Amino acid sequence: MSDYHHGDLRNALLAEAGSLLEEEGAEAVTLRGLARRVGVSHAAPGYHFADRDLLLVELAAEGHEMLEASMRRALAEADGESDLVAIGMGYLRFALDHPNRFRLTFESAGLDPGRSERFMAASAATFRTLLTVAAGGPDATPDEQLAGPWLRAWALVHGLATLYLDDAVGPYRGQRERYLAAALAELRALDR
Amino acid sequence: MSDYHHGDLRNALLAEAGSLLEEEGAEAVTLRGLARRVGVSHAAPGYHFADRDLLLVELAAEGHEMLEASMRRALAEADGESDLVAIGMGYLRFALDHPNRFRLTFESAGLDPGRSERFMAASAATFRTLLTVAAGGPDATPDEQLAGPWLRAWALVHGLATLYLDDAVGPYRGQRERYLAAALAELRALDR
DNA sequence: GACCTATCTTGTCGTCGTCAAGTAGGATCG
DNA sequence: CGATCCTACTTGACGACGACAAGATAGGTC
Repeated sequence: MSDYHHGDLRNALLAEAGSLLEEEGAEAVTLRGLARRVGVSHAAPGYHFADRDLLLVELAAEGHEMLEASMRRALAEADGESDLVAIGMGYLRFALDHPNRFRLTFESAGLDPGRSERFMAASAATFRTLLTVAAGGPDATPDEQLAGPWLRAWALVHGLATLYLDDAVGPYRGQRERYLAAALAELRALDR
Repeated sequence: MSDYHHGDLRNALLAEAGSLLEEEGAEAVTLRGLARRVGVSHAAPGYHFADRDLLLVELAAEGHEMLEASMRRALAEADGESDLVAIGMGYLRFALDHPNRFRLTFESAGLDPGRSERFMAASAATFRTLLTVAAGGPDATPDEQLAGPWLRAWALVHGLATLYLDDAVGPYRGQRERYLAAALAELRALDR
């Protein structure tokens, strides 16, 4: 078969875009650049992603999936820590391990994420995990959940993540392990 | 005089870029577009800003100045609230009132902010205000400051701001006043 | 009145996203 | 087995952008 029909171009583009995103940031993800890397013509990506934003939203959807997986993994491995502390650290670790992915995942508000079913499902799953663990467990009523500490915990962890990624916290700049230790202490304090 | 020499092009560009940023976001700020708006040739802005990133960093510097002003104003008007609660609400109000400016201000890490003296001074001032108020006051030693609640408070407020701006907090989406009330409650709780 | 330099213009290049029109080739059906 | 069709791709074009180079102009200086 000639390579006129790639066969799996959409996934190939997503994979290439994923590594490009993580290595060089969202700005480096261009449709034409991806086409070159994958070895197709410059307009081929447009066939699978109506526009560039839609590709980015798919990458953001993957980001939510990765984030939720990271929280679940942390929950499973939580040795001695409470569930809230565990998912908090899972969240933070994902952000620090995949800074560009994490940024895109939450910047996606400006990209019409409603156009991607996958994004809507993945972001809802993230929120659900967060809420059930950090707001009274899955058996709590919606009112009980809303009154729980989820907002406080989420905002604290999200703030810790974004401030570090944006190089804003002078005293801890570049000191990842020390920062993670400080974050762990804050989370434990919150949990009491 | 013909308008060959504009006279104050740099400031005119900054002003135009500022309103464009706040109204339409950083992506809408282009050197050529600004040139059109101000009525100069497409390459004129390049004379005052070596590249686009440098212009954005200047806008981010203004952002830090505005943020610090908002915190100081909140401190001055703090009726009954503690200093920490006051600056927290000042911070949050600035973010919610100027979402695009706030975003750019903290996304600037990827833009070599070190190239702008104004940015470095303004971001240092922001941090200093934050630290002195939220970490034992200006008379505390550096060690005492570091041990203070500044990281917790800053991360909480910054997280509350960015989550809201990124449309991430489902239950409060679009409900600014309710969200501000919830944030105030969280801040007061933190302060005890 | 000559020149000097900061400021602006014009022109160009390469890159990008997006659209339109054409083409290849596997699947389907006669 | 061959005509047809639709999906996946190609080629080509357009306008917008950032950036650079070279030229023009004004306003001050000697």
